[in-house]
Amino acid sequence: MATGQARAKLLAAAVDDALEAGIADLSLRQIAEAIGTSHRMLLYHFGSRDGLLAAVTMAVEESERQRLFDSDESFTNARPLWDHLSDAALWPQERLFFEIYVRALRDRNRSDGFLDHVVDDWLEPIAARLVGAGIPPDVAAAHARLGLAVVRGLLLDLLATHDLEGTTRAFDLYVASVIATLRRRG
Amino acid sequence: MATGQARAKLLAAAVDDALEAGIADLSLRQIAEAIGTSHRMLLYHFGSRDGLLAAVTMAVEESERQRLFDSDESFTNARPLWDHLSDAALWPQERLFFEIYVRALRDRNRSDGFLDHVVDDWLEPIAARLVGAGIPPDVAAAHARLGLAVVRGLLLDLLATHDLEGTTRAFDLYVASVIATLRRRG
DNA sequence: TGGTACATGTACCATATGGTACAGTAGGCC
DNA sequence: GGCCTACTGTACCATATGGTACATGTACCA
Repeated sequence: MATGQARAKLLAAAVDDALEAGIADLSLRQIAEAIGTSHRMLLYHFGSRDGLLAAVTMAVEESERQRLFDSDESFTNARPLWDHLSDAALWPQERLFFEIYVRALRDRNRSDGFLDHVVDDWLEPIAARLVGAGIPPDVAAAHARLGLAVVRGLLLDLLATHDLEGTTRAFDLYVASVIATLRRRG
Repeated sequence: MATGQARAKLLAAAVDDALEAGIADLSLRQIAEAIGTSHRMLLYHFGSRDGLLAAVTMAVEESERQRLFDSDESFTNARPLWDHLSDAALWPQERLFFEIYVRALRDRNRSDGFLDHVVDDWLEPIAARLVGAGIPPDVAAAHARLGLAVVRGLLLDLLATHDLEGTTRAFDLYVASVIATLRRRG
């Protein structure tokens, strides 16, 4: 398995293709054709089909983590965060994210700790921010967890129904009641 | 494609197997061996591999709908509903549900309206119940949508982290703040 | 008895699959 | 020049795949 820049290019192309076509259902040859290379090349650079899928998984996890840090300033206000995440331009990303998520649920070993990070990595910074705002740590932890679930649950809804209006109303309701409750206490 | 009781038995066995092993990643022969038949039989009864997966999808949707009606009385109190859904015995069901959900997101046509029901069918009865309790319809709709997202988001969390305690705390927080807000207004 | 409908087994087919063997090719470096 | 490393193309292999053809069994009804 190589590590050069040719590999990096292929990986980027593979992720890009996976956004549209998914990962699990395609053969090496189909993927190769879609991104303009040969299945031989994919095997050279990623060792095996599983190696490719693992690499794509890690890349998506990485970009997810990147999004986490990028959105640091948005955490202060929840609504802009939702407006950003619910944008249709991000749907392919989120679909792929859920696809990898569910795939990991089937076989924890195969996906190399994806599930260990997929929740916890998000909880900590959110909770830390809340603690910084004077919320007691245990309350903050529960709030972070609930907020993450609300966002992911509503994104699942949105991807299925495409009902941006309805899901946004539900999110606003969450902000109005839960976060208001939090402020009242904190 | 047959419709007899032999088919029904095979379908039940296939669903049962899918709970443990998933659907998409197995070949007809693997599924057949797992449930004690031949791939020839699966083709006879379900026409094709896609036919089998479609049948499994519909069966899961059906059982999901059944669960919806069964849980009618639980809706009055949210917490027992969560205790029921978060029980580890139901994890395989929920994993398979999310698997089919995500698979449907990839190809809406293939899954025969699954996505059209996966949210709406749940919103209506929940909202109706809230309206019956005196909540204005538009507020009730948003509350139903938020509640569904919370449950599904926390189930995703639970399936990944296995942290029943943490997710339950988050759910309790939701009940305490959102539903309290609702009562205050209603 | 024969027929008919559902069900099952055997054997096969064309094709696609992941993976390998091996022979290059291009470019930097000595 | 020769050497090495990174990369790519061709050709192949054993195997597994979804699907089909056809014969067989089995039960029930006439």
